[in-house]
Amino acid sequence: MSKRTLDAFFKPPPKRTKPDNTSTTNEENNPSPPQSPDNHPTYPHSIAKLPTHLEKALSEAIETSNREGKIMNNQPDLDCVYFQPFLPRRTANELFRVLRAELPFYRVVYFAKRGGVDVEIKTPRFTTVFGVDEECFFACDDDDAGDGNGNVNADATPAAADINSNSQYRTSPLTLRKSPTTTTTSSTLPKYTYPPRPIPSILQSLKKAVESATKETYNFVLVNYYATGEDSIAFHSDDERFLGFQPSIASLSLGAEREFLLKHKPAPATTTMTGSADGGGGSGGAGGTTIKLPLSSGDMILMRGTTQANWLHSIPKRKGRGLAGVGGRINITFRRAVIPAGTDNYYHYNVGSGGGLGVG
DNA sequence: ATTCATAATGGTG
DNA sequence: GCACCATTATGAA
Repeated sequence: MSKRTLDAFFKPPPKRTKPDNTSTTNEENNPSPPQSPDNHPTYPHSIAKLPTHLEKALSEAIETSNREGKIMNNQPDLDCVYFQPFLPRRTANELFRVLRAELPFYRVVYFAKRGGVDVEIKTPRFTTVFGVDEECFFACDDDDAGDGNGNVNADATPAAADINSNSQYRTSPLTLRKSPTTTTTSSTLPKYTYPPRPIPSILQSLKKAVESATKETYNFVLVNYYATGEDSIAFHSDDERFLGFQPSIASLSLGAEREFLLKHKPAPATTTMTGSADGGGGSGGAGGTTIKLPLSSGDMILMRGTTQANWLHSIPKRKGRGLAGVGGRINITFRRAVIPAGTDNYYHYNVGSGGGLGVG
């Protein structure tokens, strides 16, 4: 519970409001004209826009990139699409460097008692998250205002309201609004424990590209940063209630190649071996095949349908050889949260109590 | 009850 | 020995 975020773990190149082209990502002849960065009261610092040459490379890539993807449904309950690649390697690598430098990552740290003593546990990855659940949107979001269909119109003017009577939301051009489509009668915003953060433009363009390729819409962007081979994530499913029924989740890899493991959930530990209705889990369990995907920079995998309900996935630790070890990898997941509980959960476990949030 | 991280174990190549 | 893998246990939320 005493999770906290530690900016101290994060030692990126300096972030600044002013454009700085002395840093890594300048391999083009024409320096991009500086654009004003994104600012928001919920951001700990400003977030630069995508350099125009990258933005261009990205949109070009979208035209010509692998939009088909390989459908993986040859195992029980598995329904994935593997875009290999989704972005060209060079674009993906450059994107990695930009995001690594610009996004406010956190390493969640908490204490657990072991042998009577508090032991500090550092979650083995950095995370950050942006977005709001379906019940709200940020007024200036490019396409979140509608639902991708632009069906916000003058007649369905959403009621403006302060979030939790917090004045910081009034001062921002990106004001949180209640979705017109929400069934709730109340005109007030949901009570969020953690202030939702609008998706910065640097990720908006990416989101659009992913939405177009996967034919889904998303309202959350979760970013994981695996700094070294020591960073990892244990087997789990993204099957939270607030993602709704059979959620589609797209996951884009940038940077170092890491293996992505998929295995069927083990059969429930029943004391009485009364078979389940379909027996479909039979090929799962300990004996089931573990699918191994070497995700490299620019690859994307879409998990949909029955996948989350029945499969686990993980990024295991990797030793890596050589002095450099395993390099850094960024994983961007796009998903859709349906209810405010999802918003609170994501900010709770991926940002925490707001260490360094630039409030006021 | 389930989930997630860590550590220990024993096996494989 | 090393890297990796599967399994088990522990602790906590």
